[in-house]
Amino acid sequence: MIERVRGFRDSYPEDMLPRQKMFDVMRETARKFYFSQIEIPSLEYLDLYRVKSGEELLTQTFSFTDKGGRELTMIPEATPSVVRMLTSRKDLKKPVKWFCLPKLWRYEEPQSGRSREHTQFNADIFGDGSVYADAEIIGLACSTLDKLGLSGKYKVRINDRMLMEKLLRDIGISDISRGYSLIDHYRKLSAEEFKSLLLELCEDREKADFLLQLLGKEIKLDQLGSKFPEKFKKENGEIISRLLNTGKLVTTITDAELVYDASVVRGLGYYTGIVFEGFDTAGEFRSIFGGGRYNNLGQLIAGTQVEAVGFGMGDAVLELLLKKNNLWVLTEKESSFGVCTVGDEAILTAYELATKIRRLGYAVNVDTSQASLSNQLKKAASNSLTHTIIIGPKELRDNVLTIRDMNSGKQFTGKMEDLDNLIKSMAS
RNA sequence: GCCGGGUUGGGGUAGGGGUUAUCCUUGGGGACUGUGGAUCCCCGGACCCGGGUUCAAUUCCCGGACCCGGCCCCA
Repeated sequence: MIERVRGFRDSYPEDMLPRQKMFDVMRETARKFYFSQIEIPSLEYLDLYRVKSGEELLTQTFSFTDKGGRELTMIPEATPSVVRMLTSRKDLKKPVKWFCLPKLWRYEEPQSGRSREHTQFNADIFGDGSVYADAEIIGLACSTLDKLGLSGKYKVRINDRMLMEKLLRDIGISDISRGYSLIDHYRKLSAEEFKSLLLELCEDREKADFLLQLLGKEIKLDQLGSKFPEKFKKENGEIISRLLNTGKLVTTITDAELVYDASVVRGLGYYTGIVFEGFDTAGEFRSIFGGGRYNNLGQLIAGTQVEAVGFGMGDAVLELLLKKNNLWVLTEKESSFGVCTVGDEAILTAYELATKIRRLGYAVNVDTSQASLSNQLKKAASNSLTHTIIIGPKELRDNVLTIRDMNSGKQFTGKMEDLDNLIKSMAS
């Protein structure tokens, strides 16, 4: 017996049904925001990720050298591929609104909400540097969760990289990326540890107190202005008011709670403006989605400057959250037909009937087992078919068919010619 | 890569250095070859892998694989 590869999942029908439903909601919602779907390759040159990441990342990918000596990697994230696709087409009318649902791979130890293969809902707006694009991206992420039934079960924390950079410089931190890295660990370190690490890094210890007070607090956006010292506020009024505007715009799209949180900086990425993360309200899981503005990744990858904002939403955490809220069993009852046959002669007619009903848009299963009718009905019931059709010598003789509603047990016999009407009235 | 806890039929479990490895469920069949998911009966199906200790290992020891969770990292 050969086992499944570590960290990978098998998905059986009972999981696929709700999973596909979830992806359907993502696709539908994206289209309602007038995003177009694209598909990205599953393999890219490793160099695509070298551009913006250190060697650290390379140890966390499924990478290999192909027969021609090329260093390839199974994509660990969507954004570089999407940017590559965008920048290699010069004829696209901006803004470009794209989404995709790629599988992604990471070579890491599997743990809760994270396996080595997962699917991510990824959406981006290119060529629009405005606050409207920021808001629309957050709005799309939230609308998707709302549509899945998660309204009120999650919230969004936002921050702005430029604001944080100013804040860090203001307290005398010159190594900004180290500053981000430390802030990113805020929730993992104890208050004392964090404080001493921060003080190591910064020069102005008095002002550092201010940052410490700001961190880890969820601040309602309309109170954001009052949290900053007057001088700082004046110098960075534009960034602050942009954040406020984003929040205001997002409320026209979703009721989701949106708060400012200085500890959200999104790792060591390529973000240049707003950054955001969606969390379950109970704080039980990893982030549901995350994203932000990244206006210089185009420059890094293709030498073309392009304004960009986007998010990624993994299926793993979302699945945990949906399951916790009993939203994972999304077995929608569409009408489905099982054709039971009695006698060999009935099978040909059964196939003809099945084809006709399929053309009407329903799923049909033909039972050719020639088991006893009672067993066929039993099987149909346990396969959750909503209706059965019985075809046997009697029906063939009289040119009729018998349709049975498996929920109510009601049964009708009608002429073969009236099939369409019979089906329609039964399925309704 | 590191740390902790696990692993007995498809799923959930009981047990245990030696005999036919327990029970529930799922699956297959029958009672019932033209009318249902009930009931009863029958059948199939497991000790993760390798090494060690031992007369004997599924059981004890060591290693590995995989699973769950955590760290690192977070795209």
